[in-house]
Amino acid sequence: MKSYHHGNLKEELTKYACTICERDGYTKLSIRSLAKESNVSQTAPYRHFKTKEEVYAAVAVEGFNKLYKNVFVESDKLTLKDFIQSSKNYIDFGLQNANTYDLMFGTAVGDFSEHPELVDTANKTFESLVLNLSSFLKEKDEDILAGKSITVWALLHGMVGILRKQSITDGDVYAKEFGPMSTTRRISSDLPAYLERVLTGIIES
Amino acid sequence: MKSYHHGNLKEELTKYACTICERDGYTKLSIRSLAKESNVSQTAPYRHFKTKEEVYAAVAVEGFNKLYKNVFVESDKLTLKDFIQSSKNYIDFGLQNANTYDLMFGTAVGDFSEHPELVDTANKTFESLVLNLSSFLKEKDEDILAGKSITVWALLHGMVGILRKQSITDGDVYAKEFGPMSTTRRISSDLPAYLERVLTGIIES
DNA sequence: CTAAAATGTTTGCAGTGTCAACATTATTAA
DNA sequence: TTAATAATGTTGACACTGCAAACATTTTAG
Repeated sequence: MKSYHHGNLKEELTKYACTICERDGYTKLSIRSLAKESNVSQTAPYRHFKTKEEVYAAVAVEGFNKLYKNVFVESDKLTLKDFIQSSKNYIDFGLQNANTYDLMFGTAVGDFSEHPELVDTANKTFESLVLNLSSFLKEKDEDILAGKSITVWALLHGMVGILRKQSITDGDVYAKEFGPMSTTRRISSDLPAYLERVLTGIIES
Repeated sequence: MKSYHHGNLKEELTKYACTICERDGYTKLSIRSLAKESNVSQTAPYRHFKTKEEVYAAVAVEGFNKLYKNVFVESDKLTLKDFIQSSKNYIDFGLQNANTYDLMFGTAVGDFSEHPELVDTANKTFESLVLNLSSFLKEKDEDILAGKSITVWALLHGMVGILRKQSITDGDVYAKEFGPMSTTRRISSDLPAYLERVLTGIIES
């Protein structure tokens, strides 16, 4: 006794798309499998997403929202420890949601400006990073603040990439020269210490 | 009067794969279009690549080789200027070869260790970064050197991501607060100056 | 109450990755 | 040199894909 109209198909499609994209990688997502999962005809999703890229964009939006929640600290007096924790949360998110992170920062969604909601949530996420740094730093010059935020973000974003592809920095040479545990592995085994050292360096420059 | 055997099909397929991946993005690449371009049957590529992912890996290898050439400075006495230039070359590569860069650092090629040649070229690229820094720094402790190299690389890798998605940092808020030219845009308009400031900070920490 | 908009279905096209069976050529061992 | 084997290419097929057009049902607005 199911009705002709689903009710909240878009939400359900998005939810499942997020699951698949993260679990199997976004290249494995198919509109048809999405439809099947919601017990709906093959082309029903096209009433809610013009193209597959729009589905990707929707998944990226969810990703940014989740990242935002992981990163933003609701306080106007952050301690250094808070800031380091927030930074670590960023990296952890990138590592634990590798495929989604790819969707957010890779080329799968070509031009954000075609997806206004995506621009908004992405902006919000970056803003939270600036706010965190701002309340911690008490920096007055907003341009300097923005500059430092960008550098901090670059560092975090970059560390996600590097930690994800440890094999690149764990080549034979280094394994031999630096003993059984590579530098990268040592960094990731005590990320807070590394972040504190490097980030304070950036902040105080 | 064409012969049954092509001669150097693998090379030709790889070459064309690189072109397509960079021009249209790797999701647009199809084995069949590859075959057609080389005037060969649809499944001929499978004699040279077990799966499509192996094609991706081959493209990534070419990418790392190109990046290596752009980044490595053949000198054992690098000046700061050399180092900055090399760093800028890294970022330029990432921006001008966005789709290929995605293939190299995204999740399209899941596990590098299944593609030995990819591990090798990627290692070589990172090594060149360490060598650059080493000859510039005259740092003796190899672990410290490796740590700084990782931080430098993270910064460069991160800047590629940020500059590629300027819309994230160029939100309305910032455009208004900081005048007509966003901080990100100002950074990218004089990248060497920015890199010199930030990288020396990292190096001297 | 009726016209229009929103949402869902069916059908169909051109394209895809990959496999199995077979054909041709190049290479190697006897 | 010749015969066996490996390398490389082709054909055909299967199940799957994104997406468009035409049509059906339901909800909503005037």
